[in-house]
Amino acid sequence: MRTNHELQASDSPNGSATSAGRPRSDEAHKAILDATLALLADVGFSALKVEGVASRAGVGKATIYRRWRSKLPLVVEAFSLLPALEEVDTGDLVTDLKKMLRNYFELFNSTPLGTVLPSLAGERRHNQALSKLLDPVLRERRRPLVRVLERAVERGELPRDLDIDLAADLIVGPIAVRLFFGGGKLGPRLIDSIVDLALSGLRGRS
Amino acid sequence: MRTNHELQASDSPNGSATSAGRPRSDEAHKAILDATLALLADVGFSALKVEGVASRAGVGKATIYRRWRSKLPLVVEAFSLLPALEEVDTGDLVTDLKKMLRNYFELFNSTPLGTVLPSLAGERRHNQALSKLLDPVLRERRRPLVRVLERAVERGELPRDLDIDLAADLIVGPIAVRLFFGGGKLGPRLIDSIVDLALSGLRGRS
Amino acid sequence: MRTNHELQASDSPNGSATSAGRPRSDEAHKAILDATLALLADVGFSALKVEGVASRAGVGKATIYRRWRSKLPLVVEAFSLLPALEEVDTGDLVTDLKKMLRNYFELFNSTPLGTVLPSLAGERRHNQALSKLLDPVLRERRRPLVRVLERAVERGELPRDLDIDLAADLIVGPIAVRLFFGGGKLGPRLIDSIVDLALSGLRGRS
Amino acid sequence: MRTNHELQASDSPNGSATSAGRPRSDEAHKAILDATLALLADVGFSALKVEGVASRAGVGKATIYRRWRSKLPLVVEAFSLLPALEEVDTGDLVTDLKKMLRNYFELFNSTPLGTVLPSLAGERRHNQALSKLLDPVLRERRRPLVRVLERAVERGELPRDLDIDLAADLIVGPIAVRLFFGGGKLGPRLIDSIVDLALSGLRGRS
DNA sequence: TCGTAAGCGAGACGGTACGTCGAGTCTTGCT
DNA sequence: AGCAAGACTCGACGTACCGTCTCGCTTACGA
Repeated sequence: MRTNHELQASDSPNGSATSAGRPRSDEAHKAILDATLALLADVGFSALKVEGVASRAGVGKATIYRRWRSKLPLVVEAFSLLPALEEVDTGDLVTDLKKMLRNYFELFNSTPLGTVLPSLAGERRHNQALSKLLDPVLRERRRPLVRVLERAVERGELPRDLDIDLAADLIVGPIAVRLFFGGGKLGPRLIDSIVDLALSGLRGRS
Repeated sequence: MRTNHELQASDSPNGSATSAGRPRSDEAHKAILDATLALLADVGFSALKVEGVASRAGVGKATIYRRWRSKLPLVVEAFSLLPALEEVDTGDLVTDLKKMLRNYFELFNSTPLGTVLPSLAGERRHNQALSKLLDPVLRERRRPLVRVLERAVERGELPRDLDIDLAADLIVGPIAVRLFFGGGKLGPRLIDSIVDLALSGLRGRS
Repeated sequence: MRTNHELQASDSPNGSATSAGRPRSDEAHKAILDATLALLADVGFSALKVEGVASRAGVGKATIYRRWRSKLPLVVEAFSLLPALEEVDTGDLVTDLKKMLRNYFELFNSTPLGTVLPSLAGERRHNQALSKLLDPVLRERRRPLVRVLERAVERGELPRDLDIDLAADLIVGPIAVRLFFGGGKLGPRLIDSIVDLALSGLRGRS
Repeated sequence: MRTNHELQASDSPNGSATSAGRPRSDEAHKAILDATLALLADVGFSALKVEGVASRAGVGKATIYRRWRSKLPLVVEAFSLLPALEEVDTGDLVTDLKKMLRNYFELFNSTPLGTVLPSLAGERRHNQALSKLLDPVLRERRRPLVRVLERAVERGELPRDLDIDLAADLIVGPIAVRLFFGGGKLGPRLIDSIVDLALSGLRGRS
């Protein structure tokens, strides 16, 4: 289900008329996105060549540029197809967070997510256009985490005056740091520690 | 004081002899690094052109390539010259952290740090060579934070069994997240909140 | 009519199929050759820059290198388009030769021939590849002169045992010498003298 | 014996004062010229690199540029050191010419002459500076041939009204043609034919 | 059932930057 | 001062992609 219409640079016949001529091939569309993800994972954003995508997808370059104005929105759309945090609601904050983050962690191993995300994020600052496309996608992907925290506030598990965005950052922060800067390896056990530490604070709890 | 010898791609005769021939110009060296930082700040990593650096530094391209094998190690060395966390030691953890992070935050506004760091970090995954050059630099830049935390453990302000690396990630995490993903803006007040939240945890303290 | 297929470095699909993709532009092809000739005349072979040809032809460098492996075959092909000796057949050897050479002499003034020819010839010795391309072209350009001499032999105007190649060299020699080494200027009157002298010999005739 | 002062770009103290400082090394001078000739023979004029000359001569580049303003006068001077036509005077024109040209022909096999001469000649047209340096050298090298012809005129072997320059061109022409354009190989026998043909004319004599 | 309009793979197009190389100049420390 | 060495600026080299533009097809629709 594609909803992100800004991603398409296309002058596609989204009006009423069903348009004349040969319709665009969904097959090609999918092949392009798959190739993009595969190459992003292999070589990263800046070494990704549109010609490489085309040849890997068995597609002409024009077929790519007909759908995406440049390699940027193409990459963003490919990225947006990667799975995001999946909401978990057991009624217990600690359980929810640990389950969600463990699931998410699995995605880093099973999808190009771990390599694509830093590539795009690193480019965001220098590329207003990318930022405009990417930011809503990123915001959306965080939503499940924000909702879990909001529910915890409602249940009284967390203080009413908590800055939810900041709270989310605190939880996600250590993962991001290790993703971007290397440092110690991630793992299910570490993820539990992160959640515990974020909830109780460095000073530890009574 | 440059210590990071791996950054130089040069085959320079760093043995004992002063080497024959005209020595490399320190002036040019500095001009190149300055130009690199200036351009990084202006246009970012991927839009940085070596030719741009050369012309801005008033230097021939060969002079750049004689010292750095490509734009990557050049940028890494330029980056490593940017100021890092500056250690503060007042005897009180909260004060130390807040001062350090506030100082650090200033650097994001007064240097290209905020733009260079994500660029490099985003590339790290796809570029083993970059990773090799960059990782020690990154590790070194974290060191002041680690030391502050270690002192706090010794003073008893933090639990003895604390995972210091993880603790550092928790503190730095929210800053990294906003740096890479956008989200809410940073500011001195927010930095205080980060420190308080990290120390006491999301649940708040007694 | 281009027949000299070796001149094209291209891997063009000259088989049977019309080949896929956009066909190469004849317009660009011509513009490149024209620019090459113009620049050869202006600045000569060794000062001719491929970038200069490209910009003068309003063409990207790649478009040149797609067709010719280097500036050398480019220049050879451009050269091969210049007019050559034009055969004249009046039935009288002296008349034929004088007309042909006078016509040829005009070409030195009206085309880049006089500058291009020495440039290429001077390079021939050091450049096997050039030699391979150039020699057949040069041979072909001499042919009209050889044929005129052959006809004269058949008519009995010249001895049957004459070494035709050497005879051609004798006639063309003085022109070449002045072309390459400077010396006295050429002119229609001088050309007549050359023909007379070559036919009758230095000792003069009875 | 160097006499060609224009060839030296040097500001050498050719006045009265014996100049202060270390005198220029004649050894280096000779090594440079030798290296130049060797490289000219190997790779030709346009592929000759000053750095190549320097390293082959075991000399710094500055030592070359201190003596010759650029690679051009260097090459010209090296060329001017090559042996030229050597005058022969037996009292018989045919004998003189055949001996001289046969000697000269030997030089093509035993020196870089055959490769250097076309290179320089081919450049002459596009390089006024080269032309200025080279032309007197070329003129001088022809002198023996001119003198032989003049003597033959005086002896009555050749007509009084003969255009001596043109006569020289006629004799030298076929050699030049084969040197520059390839064609049939040269050899002692062919040289005799050239002389005979030039003296008696293509039509043959009574 | 057929024309027509758009999509298709392929690849050439004008550009721009790459990383290399050589020209001719300059700067070391040594002779 | 000259010397060997080698770094300096400059500018062209030949390559690789960018995003656009034809080619000669193929494919669906609507007349």
